[in-house]
Amino acid sequence: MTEAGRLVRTRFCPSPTGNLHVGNVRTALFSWAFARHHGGTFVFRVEDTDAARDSEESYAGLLESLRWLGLGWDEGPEVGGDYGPYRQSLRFDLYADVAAQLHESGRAYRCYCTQEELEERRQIAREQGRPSGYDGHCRDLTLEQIATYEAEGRKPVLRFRMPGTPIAFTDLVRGEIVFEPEHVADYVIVRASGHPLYTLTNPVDDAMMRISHVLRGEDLLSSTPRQIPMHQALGQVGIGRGEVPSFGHLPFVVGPGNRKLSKRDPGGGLASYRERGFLPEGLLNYLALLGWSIGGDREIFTLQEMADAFDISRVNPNAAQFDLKKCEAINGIRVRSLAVDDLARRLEPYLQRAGVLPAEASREQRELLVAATPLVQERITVLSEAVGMLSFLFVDDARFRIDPDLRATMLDDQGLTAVRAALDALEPLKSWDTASIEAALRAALVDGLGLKPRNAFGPVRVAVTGKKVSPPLFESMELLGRERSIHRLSGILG
RNA sequence: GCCCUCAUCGUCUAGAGGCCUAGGACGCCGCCCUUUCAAGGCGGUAGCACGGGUUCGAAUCCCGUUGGGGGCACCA
Repeated sequence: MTEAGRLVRTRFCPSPTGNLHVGNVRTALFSWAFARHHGGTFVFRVEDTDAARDSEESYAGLLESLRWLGLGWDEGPEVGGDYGPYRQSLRFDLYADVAAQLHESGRAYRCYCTQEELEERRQIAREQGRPSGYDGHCRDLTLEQIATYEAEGRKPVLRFRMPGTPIAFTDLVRGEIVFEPEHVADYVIVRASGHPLYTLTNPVDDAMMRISHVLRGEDLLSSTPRQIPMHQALGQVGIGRGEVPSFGHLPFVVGPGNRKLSKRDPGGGLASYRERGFLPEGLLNYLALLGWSIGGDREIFTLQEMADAFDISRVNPNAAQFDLKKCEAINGIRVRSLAVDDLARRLEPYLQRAGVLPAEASREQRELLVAATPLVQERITVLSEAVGMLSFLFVDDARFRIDPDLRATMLDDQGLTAVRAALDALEPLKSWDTASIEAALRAALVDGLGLKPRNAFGPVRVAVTGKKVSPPLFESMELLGRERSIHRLSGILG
């Protein structure tokens, strides 16, 4: 399928520095949705050219994160494809070749300026109100000048030669954008060490991988006028098809007060959302709302529905503030819409991590969890909240404890009276089910003792669940079972 | 400093010149339901940054101002 007459190929190309930023996740989502909408290909490429920052663990973590999110890629690591390898660290020879071709054809040149010289001239330019980019000092060095620099032992970088004409392009989300040549200077593509930079590797791979549409963060908007001539130059030396991709710059996802949301911030990285138990589809559903709208007054939709409706030209160009409360609300709605056994399955690892369930849950424990899941389903907004609500069901009776403060306030004389009456009413009960338990307790405590329901059931709740706030009491007692419930009640009375 | 960019309730958004007395959602407040907490239902709070144009008519188009963000690296 095509968009504007071309095969759609988008990519997501993070560097594997640990924890994925939520803004990056949103970028991945939009790139994925755009590709899916047009029946195109979603390429996943890892930009791990910075050995100092990249590690094998973060690479593995990155793949795992994307898998968890459910954003499937058509080409990339572990999947393969016609334009691999999809890790830049495996492509250094390629970049060296391309750099050599660019140099030999005069589209890039050696620059011998030292960083100190550059810095000094930058300062002066700034003070004079001139653009502070590279001044073109080494653009047209004579052989003699080169020889002199070499004799001085200077090691050159390779710099791309900008064409000197205005660069105009139509941004997919922002429309027409023009940069005048004096504001887009020649830039370094290979370090003096021979190490290729992002400025080279990114467009080279986009060209070689036939990327048609580049969707990325707005921080890269001002690097676009550098990359367009690069793509043209690459085409001229036979790299890729010589077609310049279309660019779309997505607005930032910012934190409270419009401050930049760093991936080290509590709410900035994907990991914290996983730990708290956001559903991938809940997080993604929320992120989709940041800068895009499916139309009507709809806010809840599946990934597939998003892909079907996605239109890049309808993306809002202004930055969006991440609102945790709303993210939680959306997640809560998604949690409630899950099938019970699906939710139970997703809850299990959280209960295990908290030590509420053993690493290998027994069949009985699993069944109990499935039975208890409806009780928490409409009470939790993230999965980890179920831990505190359900622990009373799974904890060994020998290890069941009630917080002393809670005990003191809720199980005073009046509370103990209610517990005693509850015990007396429940012991002779024939059938142990929610309705019978409720009927017996109401008769004994509300009608019998004349207590307000709130005062009647509170102490019983604390005695049985160890908590002031719990899933519904009668249902909880049914699940706990007669023996364990009675045991806890009588345990309180000493 | 120079360049680019953005601007609707506290927040995310709908809005494509008349459908706008600006709609929805989250949050917040109140009420209902109620065994706690939720969920659910009902109601309320709150916004087109400012100034000029264009037009019969502007949240919407144009210019400017102000404010925010990004870039100007041998990071990505």
